[in-house]
Amino acid sequence: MSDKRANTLKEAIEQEIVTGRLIPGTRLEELGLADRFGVSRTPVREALNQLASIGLVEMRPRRGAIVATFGLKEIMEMFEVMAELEGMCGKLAARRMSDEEREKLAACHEQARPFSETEDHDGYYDANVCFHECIYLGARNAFLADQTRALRNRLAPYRRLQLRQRLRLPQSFAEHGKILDAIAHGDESLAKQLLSDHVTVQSGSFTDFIATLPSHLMRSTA
Amino acid sequence: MSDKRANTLKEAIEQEIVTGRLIPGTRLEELGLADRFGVSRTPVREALNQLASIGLVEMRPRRGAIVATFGLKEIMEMFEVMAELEGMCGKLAARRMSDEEREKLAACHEQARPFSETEDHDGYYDANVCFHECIYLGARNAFLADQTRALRNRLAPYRRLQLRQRLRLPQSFAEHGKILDAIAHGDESLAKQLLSDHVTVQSGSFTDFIATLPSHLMRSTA
DNA sequence: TCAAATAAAATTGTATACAATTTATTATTT
DNA sequence: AAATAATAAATTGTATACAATTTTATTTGA
Repeated sequence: MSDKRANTLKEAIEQEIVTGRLIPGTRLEELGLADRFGVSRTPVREALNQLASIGLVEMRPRRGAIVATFGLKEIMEMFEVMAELEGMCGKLAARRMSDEEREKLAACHEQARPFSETEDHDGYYDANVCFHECIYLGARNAFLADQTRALRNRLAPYRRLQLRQRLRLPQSFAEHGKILDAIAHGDESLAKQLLSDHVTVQSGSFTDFIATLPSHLMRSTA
Repeated sequence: MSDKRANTLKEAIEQEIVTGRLIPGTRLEELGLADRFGVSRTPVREALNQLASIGLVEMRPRRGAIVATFGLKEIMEMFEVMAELEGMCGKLAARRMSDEEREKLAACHEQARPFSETEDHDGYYDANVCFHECIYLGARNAFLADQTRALRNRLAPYRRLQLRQRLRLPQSFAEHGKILDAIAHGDESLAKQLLSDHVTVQSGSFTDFIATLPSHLMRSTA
């Protein structure tokens, strides 16, 4: 029996948020979750606290927890930081990756091709994660990887929408190709720029992306 | 009475860690803290959990919490990320700061001068915080500011040592002057570079800094 | 005397109980 | 009938109780 049901809970709830089964704004009632997972309120509260610290849920004093919602300004700020972090990963990866790691990255890229061509979103999602994880690994900075991943997860509920857009997959795949080249040639600044753009503008203008965000996922009050 | 004793506790303990009254590795016993603050274990556990998520304390399953300790590799990784974040703050500040904000920054800088000259470390510490907060504000990205501050606090137990070193104060002050100039002239890339160096190498080589770290503040097992 | 084994104490993880506060419902008034 | 006030229900925050595990102390053996 894995110790700490709180941790199990945390990961379960986190997964539901990241995958979109729990959308921003959803109320997270302690007793309800306790019942659903067959535990008492104590570990539930602990899990919610942890998720709050990561920024995935929002704890309102005496008013319960909800899946974190962000205002438009906040979302743009977070994307701005994520662009910098992903760019940094690219820069470091271009500088530090071993030959074997570069091959692994190229292999990941190739694995994504069929999913891109058939518009298999779920398949591409996994391959995409693999590609970026390769870069994190190659950057040789576990702390940076953790921070970047955390921010990715935090933005996941909003990023998922983009990936669903038509033509996004081939475009993403093409961008991956250029990133792969830059890293292969050890071009730090290009890798940084390409990765930064890749996660920010995400094929097309950032304004377009903003325009696609459904308002019910955001909060009106700043 | 401010609701949520857990939050009060969290901030109290956080302050003790950041200011160095609790050094890395110190055991944080739940019942002891509960007694000391006159509450039950429940809010203490909640506070510890929050601090763990920020990365200031480390929760070992069934073995209690300690003030977070990092290995050398981890510390270097964190500094590498902090340099990037502070650099980003500088870049954005150079681009976005208003004239009034630039004047405020210059004023902060001047306020630090006497503390620098008299080697008043405590006084300079506050002025230093003020200077950097000005930059965070000018970067117009509250999320970035939060992330950078959080990382600063996380590294505080290790950074404090540097500031204590002789000649560090005048050097830091001089660096602030150059940063101020770069921002005043709107030179984004220079501001970024200077701020990045300012927090990383911290006057002198990074290797020198590493060499000054007392081993008892770090953990041997990676 | 030192090491290993055993027993005792202390500490964490979880569940439950209760008080305080918020939310929902019902009753009342205009 | 709509808005407000009063009441009831539900939910959170904290304290306490208990079981499980770890740490410390003691005892036993070589």
